[in-house]
Amino acid sequence: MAKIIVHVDLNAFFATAEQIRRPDYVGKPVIVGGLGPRGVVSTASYEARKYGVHSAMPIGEARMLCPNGIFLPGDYPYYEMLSRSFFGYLKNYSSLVEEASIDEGFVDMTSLLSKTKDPLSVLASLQRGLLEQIGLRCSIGVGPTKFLAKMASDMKKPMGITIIRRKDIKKMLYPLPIDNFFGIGKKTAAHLRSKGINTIGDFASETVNNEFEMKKFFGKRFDYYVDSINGYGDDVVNPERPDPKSVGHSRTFMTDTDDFAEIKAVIEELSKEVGERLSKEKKKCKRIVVNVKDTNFKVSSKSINLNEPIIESEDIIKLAKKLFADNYSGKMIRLVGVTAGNLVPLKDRNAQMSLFDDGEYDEDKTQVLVDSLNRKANKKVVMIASEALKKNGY
DNA sequence: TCTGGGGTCCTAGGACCC
DNA sequence: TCTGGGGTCCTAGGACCC
Repeated sequence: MAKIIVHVDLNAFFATAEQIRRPDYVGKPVIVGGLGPRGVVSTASYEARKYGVHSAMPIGEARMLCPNGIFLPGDYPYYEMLSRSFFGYLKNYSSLVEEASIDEGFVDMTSLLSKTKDPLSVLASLQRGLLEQIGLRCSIGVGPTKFLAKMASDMKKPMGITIIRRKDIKKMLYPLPIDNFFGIGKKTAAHLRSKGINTIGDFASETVNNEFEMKKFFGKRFDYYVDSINGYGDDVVNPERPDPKSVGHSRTFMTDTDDFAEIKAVIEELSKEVGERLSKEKKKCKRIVVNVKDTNFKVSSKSINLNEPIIESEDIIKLAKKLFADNYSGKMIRLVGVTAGNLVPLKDRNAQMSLFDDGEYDEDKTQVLVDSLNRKANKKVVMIASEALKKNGY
């Protein structure tokens, strides 16, 4: 039996979030993004889109197109709070809710919708309720797999409801341009177009008629594409929020720079933020990566794996600075970034076990245990404090 | 008008080991 | 004399998504 997977995609989420707390912004062109000289648009309200403003557009261009727009810097803690309400709301319809990103989720509604005579009206009331209770608009897509649900929610925006059954694939997806295929981006689309593959239908027949070549070119991705296009892809909605695999921060300089001292100061700041993120996530890292983007937007990276996991900002700073200094060409750069990878749980195995193992008293182990308990206690206080701040702030 | 910042996953070559 | 085959780890780069 095919599942009924629902993809719920918030429309212009950040812009709508701003309109929720500022009713005087409703109906106006709201543009959320980086406001500096090198910022880009993160989200534009539908009013702003009428002027041609869209995501990833340089903010300067957006100002030209929409001089009367309301330009806002973005408030991620607030968006995250609204996002939590959104996912909480979805859980009214199924316990199987997967957070695909801050503004979209998959819901396995097989059990509810297969018993309903009129699934469309259930979805319409989900959509209406979200708007009435939280103020958020969404597009809803339904299909037997996550891929089809995702493609469906993309077809009618804002406030659309679209269903793609397996038997609808040819009719509904084949005519779409290849660029609309979720998982095929700009580069691959350009490559495919250069071979005369312009639509999803062209692509589907190519996977059959030219299987060998396609397999060679796409490698592992080929199977994902074939499954997706035939309606047999991933249909497992995972309600567990996955552990992060890396945490990183990067910064674009106001103007390109080759000032070694300036760059090192920024690396220090970024490293500190990474260290703070690690302790918030209760992780240590066994890998540090330093990224550099040059004036031509070419990105390069230097990284090192560590035998012993680290978490202290001081350690991250030292390694990041060294990675940069050892490889810096002296040329102007646009961006620098620091990322911690190969994350492992903060819990110290030895410290955890030392209370219960062979019973011998070991001063070192005991100290490690005490330290780890102290750290935990501190963290709890910090967490309680930040919750209280949040409550007062909003 | 001049291109952000946060991530995930995959590939490929070389090192190293058995 | 002249050069295996498999497996895993490390590193760099790239595509993609929101």
